[in-house]
Amino acid sequence: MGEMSEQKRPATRADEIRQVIEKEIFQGNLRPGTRLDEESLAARFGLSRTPVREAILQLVFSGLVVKKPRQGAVVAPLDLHRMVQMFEVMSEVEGLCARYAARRMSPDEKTNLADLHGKAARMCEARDLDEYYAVNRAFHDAIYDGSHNEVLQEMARSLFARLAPYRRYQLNHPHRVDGSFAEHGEVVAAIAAADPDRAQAAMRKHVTIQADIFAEFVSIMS
Amino acid sequence: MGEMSEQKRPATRADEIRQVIEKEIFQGNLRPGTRLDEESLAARFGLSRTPVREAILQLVFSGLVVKKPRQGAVVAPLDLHRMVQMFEVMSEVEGLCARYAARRMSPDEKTNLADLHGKAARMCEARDLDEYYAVNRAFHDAIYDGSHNEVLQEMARSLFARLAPYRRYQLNHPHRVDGSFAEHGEVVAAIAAADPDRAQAAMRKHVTIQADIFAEFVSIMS
DNA sequence: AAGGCAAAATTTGTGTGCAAGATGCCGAAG
DNA sequence: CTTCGGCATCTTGCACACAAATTTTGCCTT
Repeated sequence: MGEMSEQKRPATRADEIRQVIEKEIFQGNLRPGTRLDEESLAARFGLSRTPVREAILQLVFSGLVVKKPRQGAVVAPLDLHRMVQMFEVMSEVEGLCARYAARRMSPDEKTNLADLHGKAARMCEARDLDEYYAVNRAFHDAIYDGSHNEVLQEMARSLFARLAPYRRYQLNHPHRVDGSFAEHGEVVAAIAAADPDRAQAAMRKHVTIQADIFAEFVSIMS
Repeated sequence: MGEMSEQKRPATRADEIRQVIEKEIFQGNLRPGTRLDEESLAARFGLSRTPVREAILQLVFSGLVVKKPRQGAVVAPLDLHRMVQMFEVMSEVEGLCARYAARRMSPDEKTNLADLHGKAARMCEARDLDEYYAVNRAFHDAIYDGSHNEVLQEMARSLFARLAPYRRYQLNHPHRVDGSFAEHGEVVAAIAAADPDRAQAAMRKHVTIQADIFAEFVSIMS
């Protein structure tokens, strides 16, 4: 239930490679714009180009990588215009998850969510950004699960993944964790009270704030 | 603008094959559950297994095909539970498209939408189901475009594509076209009036009705 | 006759080679 | 000095071949 890693079965080599590259993109080891050369990746993993190629294709369809027909693949570069749109959709999708969660979460799920929020409180107080980031992901995951709609969950997780490489930046804002934690509290309260409208509004606001901070960040960068 | 075909660049053979298989799934030539044998497909297209394989991988990630690790690929079988969830999400996503469209559509786009609705009126009156279906798709596409959010558009189109094989069934309901047309009218009016709330509600209702009819259909089938 | 085990056959996953397309460089012409 | 065109090189796209795995079939045992 509180599962946040989805490495279910590296049944095939291509899936293995995909998961590794995915992880490296999330962690920032592979920056947006980095070229993904099939041959060097094949050499690195001790495999042939074929599974590497399939892994890259999967990443292309997940949106993390872009690939021009005969020109190779690169980690999806930061496109400000598109980022704004993704955050806009993300706020709606997460809002919907929270709305459904407020209606459908079981008592156990609600307790679990409250526990996660409690753990986040300790991380927030200890100013442990890395751990807070991890708990934050678990928190959002719990709400995705709480929607009890797998299709919506997949959408949310896909968006979360595609935004992950950039979301990290905002944590540099020193007081952001406090704000984030407080907003989470609103959502938890609304879900506990089984109030869909309030849950949706609170979550939308939470993500919108993140989007604003991100926009501010990129405006400084450019 | 009113473009509904997205065969932009058959740059690579794999993309060609994917588009063909996609089309066949939509048209019902390839029923859910049908096995997709790499070798026979390769023979049919006069190519090797490699591009066929890549095409299938793409279809897997688009959700139209499922594939168990060493067990081959089949056209995604009808999963009632999942279908219900997809319709639920579809109603929200289309509702959001309509909401944004009401706020963001240009005068030209609004006229185009009205024209499409007018064309649908003639098809509806003539009881030309096939043509109505085509115009219906163009209508929804126009609203997706009107949202002016490419990420949201992609989501909507992906869902529309995955539901297409089943959506066709509901048109058998003789009087459904009249209802569908009337609901479209509500949406057009709300968008013309630039009323986001009303547009969203009308579109949500429209899709929800489709979902109900679909649910009714499958309950009869089983 | 029925059930289980084993071996063969079919099918997918991976490795390798070759050809086509694209990028970059270098030279020549304006 | 700049710009355009042709060539070289590199990378991807596709074909083909081999290996691994799963399913099916047939035989043997109970």
